[in-house]
Amino acid sequence: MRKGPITIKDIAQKLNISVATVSKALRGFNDVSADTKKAVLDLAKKWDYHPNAVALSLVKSRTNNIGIIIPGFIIPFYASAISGIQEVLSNNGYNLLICQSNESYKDEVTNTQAFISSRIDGLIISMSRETKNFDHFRQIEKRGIPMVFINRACYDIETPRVLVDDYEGAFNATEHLINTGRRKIAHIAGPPNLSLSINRFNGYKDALKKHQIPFDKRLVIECDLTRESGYVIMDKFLKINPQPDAIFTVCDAAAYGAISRIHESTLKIPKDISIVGFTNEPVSAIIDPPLTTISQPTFEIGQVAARMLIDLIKNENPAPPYETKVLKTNLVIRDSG
Amino acid sequence: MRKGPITIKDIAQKLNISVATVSKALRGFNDVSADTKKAVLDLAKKWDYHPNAVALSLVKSRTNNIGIIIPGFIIPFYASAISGIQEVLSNNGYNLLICQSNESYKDEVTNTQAFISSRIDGLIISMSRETKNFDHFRQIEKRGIPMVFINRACYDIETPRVLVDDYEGAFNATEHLINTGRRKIAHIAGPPNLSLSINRFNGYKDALKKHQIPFDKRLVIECDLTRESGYVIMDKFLKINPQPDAIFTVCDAAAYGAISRIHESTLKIPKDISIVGFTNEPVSAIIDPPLTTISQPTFEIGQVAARMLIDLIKNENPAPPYETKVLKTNLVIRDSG
DNA sequence: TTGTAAGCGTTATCAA
DNA sequence: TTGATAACGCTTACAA
Repeated sequence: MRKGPITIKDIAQKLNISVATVSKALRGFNDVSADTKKAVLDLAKKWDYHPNAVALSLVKSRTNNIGIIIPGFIIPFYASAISGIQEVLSNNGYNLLICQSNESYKDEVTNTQAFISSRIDGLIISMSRETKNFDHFRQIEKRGIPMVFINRACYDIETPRVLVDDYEGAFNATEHLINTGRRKIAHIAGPPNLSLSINRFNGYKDALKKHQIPFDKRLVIECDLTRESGYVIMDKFLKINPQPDAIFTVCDAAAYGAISRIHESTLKIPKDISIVGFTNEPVSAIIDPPLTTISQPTFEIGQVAARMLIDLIKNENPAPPYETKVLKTNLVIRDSG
Repeated sequence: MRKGPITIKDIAQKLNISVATVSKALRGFNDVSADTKKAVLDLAKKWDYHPNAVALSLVKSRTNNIGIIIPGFIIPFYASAISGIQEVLSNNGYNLLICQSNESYKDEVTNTQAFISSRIDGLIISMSRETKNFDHFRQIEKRGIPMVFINRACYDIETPRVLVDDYEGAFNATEHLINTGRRKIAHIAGPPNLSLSINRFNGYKDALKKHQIPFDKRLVIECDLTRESGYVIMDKFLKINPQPDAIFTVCDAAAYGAISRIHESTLKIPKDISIVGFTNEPVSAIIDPPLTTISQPTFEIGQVAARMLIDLIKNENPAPPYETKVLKTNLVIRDSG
């Protein structure tokens, strides 16, 4: 009885030929006789031979594995982005080693180290919301492992990025609220170490400025991107006098939380208070009330990042400066504002 | 200049010792002098040495990679289950090779083949909704690769499974509708090749029987588990005369679609028609109206499956019969019925 | 305590 | 057209 999977050695032995010949036959080289080739192929099929990718990786110094680190699988943005990534990478013969950081810097570092040992051919990553130290990214960089950031990028290192126009999206969202007559517009902001938080905050501020609405810092509170924090912050906003008449949130999840809190108050959406989110998660259309939000091309972000990564891998010696792709957002008007 | 990553050979050369000694020093063996060990460790750290997991895999015939195949990342059930899987597997030193089948049998087979070549140590899988041929699972089985099914299991092969009590959940859901006075209860069923569809359908039927409500086959239509199909089927139900006064759906997504269709009619939920889903996705609480549904311990399902898989891997020669773990569901009553 | 060498499954170079 | 053989980076008897 055999111990492990069939190897070319097994086939060579059975056929009384050398492993070199088997290897060539299997890969369809033309310097092997038709008879030999047929014999090898038939036996390989009969024995359900599958080449050992591990051995191949060792020889080629290339694993065809791509590492992905995202904050969390349950965040719809990333579920969709990964789908886009896989579509492109699978079609190009890559496997995906995926892990989530759970928004933990420590986990992110651990994952990075594991990927380095795994000898991934490339990395697509979106930082955890608490990442402020970037040494682990520099490790990747020094090793020459191609790396693409999506959505939450690191600006301390020179690297390709795929983002959306956060500033413009936030500007449009805020201006939409202004155009519908709102004047006391609050902002549930994101963690300040993420550039998307800053950009969305700036878009919000500049829209106010353009329409000569004074900026009131009491109307901006940072959340941690969760529904729960949206709820808690909305509670604080309701205690301000006079209350805001509109909320722009850094993400849909925070908007859901804020809406829950408003439902518990006497205020009606959008009669008394409007709310606009960011991302356009699949469910934002069916919540109560359907959420006005900024849609992001999540699937496309994944596709674009994957294609950039493949280019980087194929192109030997990819050198900075790298490209930052900025995709467009789109205001989706529903009932909430 | 170096070409690839640092190897033990590089360290051995620099220190004028053998690779065997370096290897032992690195792994903290006690048959190496303190001085040598320190020198090796220091240099390894200085050079940011990371062992080549590929080479290790080849030697050990073990990759520490686990394959996961799920129907889709965007299905909240799987996002949560994967989180549970990763929690357990990461803590045990495994990496996750994840791919989605996109509900395609063909993709599922392709993924399986890729995993076989990758020499994964184990597989956790949930079948695509169109899988009716199980030869690819038999391939895995024959190779002795430990495999655990979650949620959508294959009953044609002897294998461990982690499921929820679909029958009981469906029974409780239906009985709840009966207890609230409903009598004309329709069922949006799942694809019949998935055992969960059959079990949930049987739970529905038996609840009717228990309460002497005649089964009407016009009130059962199969969906493909998407929101869209829920919408289309609800449309058909509305054309039946008299209309059903309640709907039990095989999954939350189908319920969302049905609700959208009802919103477009003159019927009010739950006054005119009740609806109960299955899974308790995170958003089911915040849609309009909040959905009564059967909650599944999705994260726990992942954890349990991962632990079973590890047991299988550790335990040489795991032999059938394998365990099928059935977790409990829970009726979550909200406003929809 | 250290080193030599075989082996893991494959590819690739060079001879035969 | 085929076959030895070194190499990929590491572990592990076994020898020194």
